[in-house]
Amino acid sequence: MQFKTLDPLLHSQLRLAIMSLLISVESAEFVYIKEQTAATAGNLSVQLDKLSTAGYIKVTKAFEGKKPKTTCKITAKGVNAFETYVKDLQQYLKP
Amino acid sequence: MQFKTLDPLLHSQLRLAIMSLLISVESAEFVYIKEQTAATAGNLSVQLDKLSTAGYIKVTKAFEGKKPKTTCKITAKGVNAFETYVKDLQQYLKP
DNA sequence: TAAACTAGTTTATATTATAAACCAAATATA
DNA sequence: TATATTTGGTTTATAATATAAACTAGTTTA
Repeated sequence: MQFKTLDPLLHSQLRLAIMSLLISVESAEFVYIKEQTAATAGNLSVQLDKLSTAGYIKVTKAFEGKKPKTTCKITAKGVNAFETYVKDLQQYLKP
Repeated sequence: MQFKTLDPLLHSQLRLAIMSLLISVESAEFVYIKEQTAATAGNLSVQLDKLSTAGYIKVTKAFEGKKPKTTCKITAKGVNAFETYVKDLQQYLKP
């Protein structure tokens, strides 16, 4: 087969957008990611969980004053997975 | 939102592989696509139908001697959709 | 003539994505 | 000061999707 299997965790529009955001910043908050991706809170929550479970991102829950604040940060594993995904995908894009 | 919606018809590994193949050849037969993509016949049949219904490819059924022969060819609409998809996707890949 | 192969299609199932419904606390409003 | 609304999420139900298994129809081979 000439086509490599694409990491199914990354081959999802919302999760890819999340990773795309996180790869270029130190960290990002739930609310910011929600705004940037235009995702619903529920959907975002689920997808962050999946990325977190896979070890692609680290999610930290804290309080800012009295408000909860969820911060996300890409991990080394996540950076790696993202780069591999992009490389694998190139095969499909320029035949 | 900074992220464009990716054409869901193309944001699927198998269908993207099919389109990637078809964009660089005049036409291709069912069996050849099946080999190149390592898809099962059933899955391939379903995905070709979807691409065909969307007008992204044209599927022609004929006989070669006594054997059925299904030939697929990308359409102008398909080429366009593929190019748009690739362009939209770039946004996610190089942040 | 029966078994196995070719070239598919149809259908059932598993997976995934997504939004709707929900929750707890804080803040605004009447 | 009740009560409504907003904020920042999570949980759960449902819709959509991908995929393989089962099937069909005809052909070749043993």
